Amino acid sequence: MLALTDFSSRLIAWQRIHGRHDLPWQNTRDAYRIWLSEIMLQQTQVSTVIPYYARFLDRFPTVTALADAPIDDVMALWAGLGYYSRARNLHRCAQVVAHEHGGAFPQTVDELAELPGIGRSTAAAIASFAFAARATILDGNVKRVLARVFGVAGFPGEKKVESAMWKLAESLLPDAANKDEVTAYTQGLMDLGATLCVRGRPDCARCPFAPDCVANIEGRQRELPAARPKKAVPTRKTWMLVLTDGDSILLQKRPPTGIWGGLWSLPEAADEGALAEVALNLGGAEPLQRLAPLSHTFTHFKLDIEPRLGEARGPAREATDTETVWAPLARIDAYGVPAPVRKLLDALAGSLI
DNA sequence: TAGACGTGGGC
DNA sequence: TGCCCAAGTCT
Repeated sequence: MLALTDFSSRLIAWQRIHGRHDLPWQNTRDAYRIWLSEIMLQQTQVSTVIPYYARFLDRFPTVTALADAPIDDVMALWAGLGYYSRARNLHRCAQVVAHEHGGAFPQTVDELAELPGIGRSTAAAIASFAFAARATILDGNVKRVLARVFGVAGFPGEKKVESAMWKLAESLLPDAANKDEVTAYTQGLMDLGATLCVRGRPDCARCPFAPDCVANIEGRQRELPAARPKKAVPTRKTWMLVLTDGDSILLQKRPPTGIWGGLWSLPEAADEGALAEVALNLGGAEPLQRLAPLSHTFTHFKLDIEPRLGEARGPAREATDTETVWAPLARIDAYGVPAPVRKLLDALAGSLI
């Protein structure tokens, strides 16, 4: 077994030379910037986050600016990044910080973890980066590193395995570390997992833990960490209505919870006939025109979409209880629209011009 | 507590 | 192509 007292010092030394030091959210102690990056980086890769992060900071330079913004603006800026409860919680968190904490983030892990959208690992990341707190993260990178270096068996998503990893991660924290050491340690955990100890083909030759790593010594890099148990992915099918009025299309606000919660999307129905009825009620003329079907795969199900194109010919027959808006196709980016719907509308805009 | 919750990249 | 998963949290 690797000498535990050596883990943190070796990691810190490695991070200082070989780690990442120029990501957009590094080289600052600004809790707002660190928090924003950590929320965006939840289950999302660095390269995907970078442009979103830049746009958010540009539009919302401070937590107060974000708190004061309409939720629809936040959703529009978040659109395409996925996991939209993060955007709703981001906005709520900004309001709590602005109005209940005087605009300053609390500095302890426990207080941070009480805020919306901040769990145990994100709280530790913010506390260590912004306030040099001695707290461990446990994200996908750390789980992979720990599973390999220490030979931790079992799927890390399982409660029992995850609990063991939290304990292990806690035990590895450097003690009496100064601010820069805390930052280098936490960043080092992420950097090692993201740049060397990657899932596919880990670069063990450059790893500071190679001589002690269980996976490396036993040639079990592919087996650790244990894979998620396979599960069948169910398929759902939906019919979507692209109702046009000149250069505008009709969007409806989705309910705040569930898939694409709080985004603007197309009216939907469970079959062809039901969609025709939806179109009629919204003032659409018959018949509807078939568009190319598309398929979108989520983490837990596959969605087959049958889009239908219709033209508005009259006023809506009845008021819907769903918030509705006519959005100019050229201004669609002002609305938070799900990625596959956005692709559909972009293609349509191209063909209509 | 296991399932819901997005999207795009890597292989 | 299709499978796996990424700086997780919430319920």
